[in-house]
Amino acid sequence: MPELPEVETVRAGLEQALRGARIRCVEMHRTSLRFPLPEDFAAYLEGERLNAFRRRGKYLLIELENKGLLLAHLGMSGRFTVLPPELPPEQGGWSRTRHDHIIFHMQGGTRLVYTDPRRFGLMDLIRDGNWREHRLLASMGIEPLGNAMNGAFLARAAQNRRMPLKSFLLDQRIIAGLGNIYVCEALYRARLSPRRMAHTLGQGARPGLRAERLARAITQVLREAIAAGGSSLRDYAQSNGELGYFQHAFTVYGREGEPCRTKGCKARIAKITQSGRSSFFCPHCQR
DNA sequence: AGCTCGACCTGCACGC
DNA sequence: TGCGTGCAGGTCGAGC
Repeated sequence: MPELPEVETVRAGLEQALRGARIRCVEMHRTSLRFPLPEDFAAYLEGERLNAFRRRGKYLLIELENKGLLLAHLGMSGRFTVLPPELPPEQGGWSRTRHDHIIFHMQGGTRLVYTDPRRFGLMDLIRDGNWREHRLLASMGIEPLGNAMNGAFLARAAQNRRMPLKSFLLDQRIIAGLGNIYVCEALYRARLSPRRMAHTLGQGARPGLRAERLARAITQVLREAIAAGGSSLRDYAQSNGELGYFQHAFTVYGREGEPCRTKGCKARIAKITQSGRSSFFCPHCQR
């Protein structure tokens, strides 16, 4: 269920559990996720050390010692689980079920399991380590928690876009990492309607004001979600099969018909469909 | 060039 | 209980 904060939580958890670990072998139960895996995927990785765990948007980049990078995206339903060295199932050990597609066996017996019921996730090898030119990464937009993120950037990026703000913010070529939930939450905080046309962001009596509000809202929402996700890292590291995903107390997402939480507002949260996805917002507070 | 929409998958909650 | 329907946190790429 990963948007940027969840992927960042996974990244930090993997780093804590597996940095420096060496792959002994890779057990494949699928040759294809969203895309076919490289034919030599398992063989290529065997013997490699995992040097570092990075993130770009919603992608995980796992740095190998000598052979470039392992790229992974969790899609809608992907997750990684770290398991301690094997115990027999009758002693509480783990046993594979049908959506556990890839098992990385580390030296020392720790295992990393990739599970993904819907198989919208992907993995690939970036053999030369030059991830910026990878076809899936080359046209990605800015990191929303990076230095480039501010009102001026948003206003400039939006100025010729004749599309709703919702679609604008979901476009990974502009900002990399936002998904349906955090876009809804950020727009609520910025008091901007998901239906507002993107190019109007910089209009009004004080140009830049709306864009500034939106930039701040995005940054805040993501930071808070990561901070809260971080607190579940212990569960993650215990690897009890639960990722300990951040269960955010969402302010608008999934709250159709419930009261708006803005003080003094009597309106109820509305749900509309925009480019095939649900948007939740307060029709009174968000303009 | 920019935008919308279908397609890719499985599981689950719901109504009949 | 069983079945059909719609929906789900993503995104690529065809087609307008």
